[in-house]
Amino acid sequence: MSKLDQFIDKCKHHHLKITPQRIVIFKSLMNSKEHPSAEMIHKKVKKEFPSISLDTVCRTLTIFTEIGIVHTAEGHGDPKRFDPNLEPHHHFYCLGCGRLTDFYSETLDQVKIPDEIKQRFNIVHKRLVLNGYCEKCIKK
Amino acid sequence: MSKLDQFIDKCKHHHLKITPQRIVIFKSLMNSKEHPSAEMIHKKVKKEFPSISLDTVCRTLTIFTEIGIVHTAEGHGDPKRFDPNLEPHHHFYCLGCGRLTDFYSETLDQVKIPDEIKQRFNIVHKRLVLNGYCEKCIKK
DNA sequence: ATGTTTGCAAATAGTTTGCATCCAG
DNA sequence: CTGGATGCAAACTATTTGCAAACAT
Repeated sequence: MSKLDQFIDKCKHHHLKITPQRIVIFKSLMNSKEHPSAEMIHKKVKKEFPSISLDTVCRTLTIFTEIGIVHTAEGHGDPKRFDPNLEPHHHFYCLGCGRLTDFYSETLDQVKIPDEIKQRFNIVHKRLVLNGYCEKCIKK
Repeated sequence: MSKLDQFIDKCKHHHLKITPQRIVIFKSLMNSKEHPSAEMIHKKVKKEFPSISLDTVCRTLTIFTEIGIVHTAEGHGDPKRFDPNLEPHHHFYCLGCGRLTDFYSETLDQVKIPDEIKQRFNIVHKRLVLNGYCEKCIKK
């Protein structure tokens, strides 16, 4: 079963209509090796589907995230947040309400970063980031 | 030496003037147990310093981030980014240019999440996130 | 047929920039 | 005094929402 067929099944399962816009956005995502923004996707799909609007791309990406076709990377679109806690710690980010919760774990603080990465980049800060839903948002 | 004195030293070291606005923002950050946005800080400091503008808060927070007084949390203010790569992987985020780089490590994939966190939250996704500077941005 | 989806336009949100004034050093 | 910092206004970027028309089922 092709990826596209799997995608169509998933849409049907969630009672989503299979529109040409959704298909073209899906294909673009599957060909992407990057971490595209809505606007980057829009530019790419416009070549194949010139009449598509940026809004449709935004909406479709939100839906795709909800049904697990893509994930969001760091940068959730909400305002920039600052962290005055300079102690080593880790974050849980609630996908429902956006709340960030700190947690601590010496084991996690000590996880090794692959040498290849240490060599290529100047690392200022490391942190385990969990995405999910907090108690309040599970209930809804 | 108090935190405030350390802060003043740090400012001097970076040739930054000690203005009442900067002091009041610094104090507000030190009292914060959260991950405030610029606007949240602005609301808080306005009580103590009513004439302060949101721009000053934004600018000051940017400066504070540069000199290491605060970190940025996930959510860097740039556009929302999507990740079509659903394989377990980790991210390096360049603080200079915003580029996200994937990397893989089975050891990291298997890091244990503290039970306390697993119980409190419904975790969809976990990822190690590194912040730092890529080759290109180091040169600048 | 009918209810979802689309595209447009307008609204909203958050941040940045230019510039004149002000103030810390 | 003097250059950096501030506050205001405007510009800018990214996203969301309301609505009529279009389309998938």
